[in-house]
Amino acid sequence: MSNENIFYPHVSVDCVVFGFDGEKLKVILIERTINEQNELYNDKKLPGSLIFNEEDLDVSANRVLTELTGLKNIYLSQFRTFGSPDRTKNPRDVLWLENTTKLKIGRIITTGYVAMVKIDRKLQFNSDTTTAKWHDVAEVAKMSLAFDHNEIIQWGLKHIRNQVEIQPHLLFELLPTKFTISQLRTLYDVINQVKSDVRNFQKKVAQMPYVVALDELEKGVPHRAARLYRYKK
Amino acid sequence: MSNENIFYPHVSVDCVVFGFDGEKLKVILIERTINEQNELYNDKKLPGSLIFNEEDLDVSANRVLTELTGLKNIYLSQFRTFGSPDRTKNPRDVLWLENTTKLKIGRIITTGYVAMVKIDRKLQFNSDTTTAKWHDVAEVAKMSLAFDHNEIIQWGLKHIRNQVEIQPHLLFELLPTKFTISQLRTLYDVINQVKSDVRNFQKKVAQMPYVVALDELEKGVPHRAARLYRYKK
DNA sequence: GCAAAAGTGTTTCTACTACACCCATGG
DNA sequence: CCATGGGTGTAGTAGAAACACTTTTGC
Repeated sequence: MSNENIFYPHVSVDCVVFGFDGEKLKVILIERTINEQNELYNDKKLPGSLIFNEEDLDVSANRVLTELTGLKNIYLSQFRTFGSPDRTKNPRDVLWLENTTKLKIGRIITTGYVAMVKIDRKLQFNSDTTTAKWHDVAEVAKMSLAFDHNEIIQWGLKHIRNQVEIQPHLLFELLPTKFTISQLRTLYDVINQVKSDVRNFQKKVAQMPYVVALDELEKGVPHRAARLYRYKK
Repeated sequence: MSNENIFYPHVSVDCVVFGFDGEKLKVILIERTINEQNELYNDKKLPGSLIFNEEDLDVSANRVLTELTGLKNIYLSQFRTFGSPDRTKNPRDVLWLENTTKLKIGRIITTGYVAMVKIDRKLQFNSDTTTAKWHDVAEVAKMSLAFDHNEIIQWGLKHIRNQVEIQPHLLFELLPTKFTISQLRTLYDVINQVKSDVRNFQKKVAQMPYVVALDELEKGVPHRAARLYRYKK
């Protein structure tokens, strides 16, 4: 093995955090401002950062997510590592990296993590320069994000679609504690890219022992109020 | 962001190559010899190595697999990255790394790839010190491999189980060009950890347009010869 | 002729699909 | 009173599971 070919890349984690607003799938992005020849340029990126020495990847993902969004105790699941040498070749990204890290960055290999959280959780920031916000996943797909973050989000989506198929319980991570069957159905349809039949879906839910009906109805809707349910164990 | 915490780990790839001998699931391992205080110690590891500068992860996995096993043009699929700081803490592994790489190794983050190949492909080596051999996956689980390679294999197994469920066509990567339905069923059962009913399985295969019967029977078996089939597109 | 694996049909049960109308509420 | 979404049952179909005996071949 010839040593001159061995490289020491940087390693980072990126978190793709999904939410659901009752209608559409959302993802958390961080605002990024780049000073390019005294022109300020704004765009968005995933919450992510370089890992620390002696820090496990999973631990790093949790730390970074908390630092950049304020979210704590989130279950993050690793889905893929992105290692193309081209992913840090865009001059704008290189500039931003050098400004924020004060390091000479050659190459970054990043590991993607997904999380599914209730959208009503407050996003907080530990620095004034960081702003984390929810964005429509569909809108984001049309935007140009930092690095290869568009691609990372698509892989993340693919991952949660697979995960939800194996563990339907994960859907409830995205719903409020009390939810209607319509909300559950809309979420199910958005994730699986289908259009479920209302009656068949009711039957399906009725057979889920872990979805229990409450003696409580929606309030303030301009139509018949729907019954509320919650997820139990 | 404080720079003193930023680390430059090494990055490697490890390939979990599965095969099937008609009865059991197999995996390729490389013999490793460690000179510990003039005592030679032998154990086994996955084919894997550090990536090169400006080399994409996928490309690296292919290069490493060819270098260590002689296998070319294999479809490798990334499944997970292993980044625990403890994975390179075993003194025996550290010793081996320093002897073979001539580098001072602190930490290695490795990305796992799986492949499924026909077991009759010849394994060749580009150096006398490297020996790649097929091993029973079940036997390997009881052995103590280098680094966290036992764990990597388990994740790889999990990955191919998921993959095969989504794309049953992948099963044929593991079978010889001509195979019997028994072989296909045994493979199916090994991968999915089930025991299929013989008649139901025949029906299932009959409904697979991509499995075509040949006018040819097995030879040299001490019982009624089975019809041969092949996978078509 | 016997050991060993190949091959073959029917019935049952379950899960998914399609489909239309009345109900409750707010404005 | 009307617009909006909530809630309900039945019939048909397709796929999975259970189950036992006869056939072919080598030795």
